Amino acid sequence: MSKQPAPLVAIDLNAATSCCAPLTQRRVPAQAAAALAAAFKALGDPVRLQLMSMIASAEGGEACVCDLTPAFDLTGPTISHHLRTLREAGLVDAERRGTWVYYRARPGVLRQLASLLAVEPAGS
Amino acid sequence: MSKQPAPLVAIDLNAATSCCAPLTQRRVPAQAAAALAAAFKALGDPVRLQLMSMIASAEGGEACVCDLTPAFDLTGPTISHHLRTLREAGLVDAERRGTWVYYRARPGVLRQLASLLAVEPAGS
DNA sequence: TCTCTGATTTGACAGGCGTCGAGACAGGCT
DNA sequence: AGCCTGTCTCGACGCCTGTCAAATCAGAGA
Repeated sequence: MSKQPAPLVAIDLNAATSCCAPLTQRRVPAQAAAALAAAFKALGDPVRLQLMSMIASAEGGEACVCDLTPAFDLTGPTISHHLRTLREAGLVDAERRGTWVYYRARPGVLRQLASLLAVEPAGS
Repeated sequence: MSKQPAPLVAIDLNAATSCCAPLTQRRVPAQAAAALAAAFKALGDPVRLQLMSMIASAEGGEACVCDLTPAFDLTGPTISHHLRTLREAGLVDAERRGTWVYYRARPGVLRQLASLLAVEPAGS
């Protein structure tokens, strides 16, 4: 990237501050819904979901693009495009070290999404 | 619906049986990723996320379309389309009672998605 | 039976998205 | 400098998707 290693588009997940209330307990406000839906949308593709999983479960918590790309029957630009989508959704961070670029998961957002989907085991 | 009250398309979430392993722990297999991504995709729209939340948090665990529709600046057919998407993703169930149709959340799928996104609080 | 209301389906349109090839950029090596 | 490898950007191509208006279906009631 020619600008910064930070997320290109700052998804306003702060607008979703009250997000941690589970779906099943309180109606999600429109503004929070927009931010949260963007994150779910990023996960709503099989390739991106696998990429996210490979990055998050990688040793050291980070994965090199050079390891990610050969795991799919897709071209480099396509993988790069999906990684950018994940980055713009705030789900991962990218860092260039020498020749290679490493991606790392952002656990905070994952936690927000998980708690949003939380279902209390029993009734009410 | 003119067929059954059951989900129109049987999303193979059983292929995601091993899904409950968090993203951060094990790489999601391609087959499971396809099923799970379909569910995330359904949540990846602000309107559907709000619908899902309104249904899941409704009193009695169900919501009438007649209560859902006026909450948005959208036409009836559009809301109906989004509800169908949620239904086909296995996230909600629909039941007609007299004139009105009621939607109800399926907690099982929500739980699967939540556990997939779970992040262990500390390191390993 | 006829009509009315609620909900869905159908058909159509614009915009978004996944994919690729070609080209550009970044860094390391000789 | 020049080249090579890894990664990203750009432009283009279909397909998918969100939206609406119009038509249709499902029940309830007169």
